[in-house]
Amino acid sequence: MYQPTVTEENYLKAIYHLSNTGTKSVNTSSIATSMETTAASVTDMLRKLSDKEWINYEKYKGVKITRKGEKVALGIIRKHRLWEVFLTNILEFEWDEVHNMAEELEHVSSEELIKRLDKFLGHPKFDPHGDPIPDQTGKMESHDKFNLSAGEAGEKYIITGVTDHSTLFLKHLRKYGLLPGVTVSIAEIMDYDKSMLVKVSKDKFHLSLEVSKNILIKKYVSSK
Amino acid sequence: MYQPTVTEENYLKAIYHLSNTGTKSVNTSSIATSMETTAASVTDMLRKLSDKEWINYEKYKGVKITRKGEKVALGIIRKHRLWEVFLTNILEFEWDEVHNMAEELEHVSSEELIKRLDKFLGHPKFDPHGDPIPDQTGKMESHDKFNLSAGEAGEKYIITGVTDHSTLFLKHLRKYGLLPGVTVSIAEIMDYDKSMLVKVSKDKFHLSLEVSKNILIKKYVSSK
DNA sequence: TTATAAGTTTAGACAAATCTAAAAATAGTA
DNA sequence: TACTATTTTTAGATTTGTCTAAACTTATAA
Ligand SMILES: [Mn+2]
Ligand SMILES: [Mn+2]
Ligand SMILES: [Mn+2]
Ligand SMILES: [Mn+2]
Repeated sequence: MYQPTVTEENYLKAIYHLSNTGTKSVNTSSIATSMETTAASVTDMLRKLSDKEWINYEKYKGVKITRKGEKVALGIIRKHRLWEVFLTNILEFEWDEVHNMAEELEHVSSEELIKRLDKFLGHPKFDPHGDPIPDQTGKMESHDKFNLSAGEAGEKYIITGVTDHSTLFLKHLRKYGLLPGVTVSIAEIMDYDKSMLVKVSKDKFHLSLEVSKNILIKKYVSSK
Repeated sequence: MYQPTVTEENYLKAIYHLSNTGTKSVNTSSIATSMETTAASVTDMLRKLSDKEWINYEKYKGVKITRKGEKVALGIIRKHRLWEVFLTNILEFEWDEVHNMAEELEHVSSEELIKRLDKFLGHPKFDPHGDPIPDQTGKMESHDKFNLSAGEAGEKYIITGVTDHSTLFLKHLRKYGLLPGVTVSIAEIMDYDKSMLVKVSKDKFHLSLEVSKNILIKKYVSSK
């Protein structure tokens, strides 16, 4: 119907993420924080997004994204994550370097371009941070992830992603080789501070709860 | 010094192209035509570009791009042409399909991205239309091109580019296989309308003056 | 249940980029 | 040279996205 502006695309993406992939309703101030702007600006924009039927908005009641809005948001997220795959896999950037470039590339509008990029990359299902890539219809894989901090001593896990996407955290994990796909065994969990001793290939080292809380894992299974 | 906006980048690129790669001075109305806007809007923008020292501007006297402005323009042109190479060589788009996508991609700001893209593509010297790609310092190759319409009967030439970049023209040439790098022999030039009979690999066909005027060539030499 | 705090919206303003209409400058030509 | 025609600039508005400060609504807790 309407062609969203870059700003509108960014608002819709933020609302979608804040609403826990479209489910919860979101309040003005959390959008303001995430967009690094003022509540007044957000209110202005919410009225516009509502006029275009991308969100349901009632004064003082918060917003819920509509199907239409969700479609826009998922399109942007698809582009963002595909470009991140391109930047890491093809141009050999590190996983902590790609986000800001993808923030620009995600607004390049051609659908045909993203279709061919997807094909060229081999139709990847996940981005470098382990986040699922929606297909053209908005569907994406969602394997049951949980936090490494909830893992048990003696068990073996595979890293599937992170909950903290900051450069600082990603760089920190890279130093330890803690990337999606890597196998981690928990050797010991300290009672005192819930820090853990883990084994990654041949290395053994300590992870604080602060770190383990932000790593997503799944159970290790030999096949697949 | 200043960070140009996307609009400022587009104005500088247009001024650079209109000034015949920085040499001639350019008037307001030609910029307006090329930017598909009004002379009034151009005047407004010229004042801004002048304030930022990207052009020398005096009321009613036309503009000349400065060294600084030329550097900005060449940076954008470099990005545009590298993305066009990416789109044709890697994503397998046709040469008549890539321009509009490159118009968006050229404004993605990361210098490191373009550096790595350049490397990934093998440091190409020309884009799909035969236009030279500036290096990081703004230097580019410029082989002595002339129009096919100035070629002689019985001579053999190599296509190096086009002067008309419209989709319609590029599509037309693609139908005949007339792309940069292709060898063309002029069999006969008609006195009446200056149309020419040409041989391209095994095919022989007629080209109107309208077409031959817009094809750039260089003399054929067996080596190199 | 009422006061206060927290969150949200409105009012009014601003910068960037654009437009139309009118005024001013320059160019072309008799 | 003097009169038009063309080009360019100015004046005044508009749209988008933003801001601060003030007003208003809702939540919290004494
Ligand atoms: Mn990202
Ligand atoms: Mn990511
Ligand atoms: Mn182009
Ligand atoms: Mn080109």
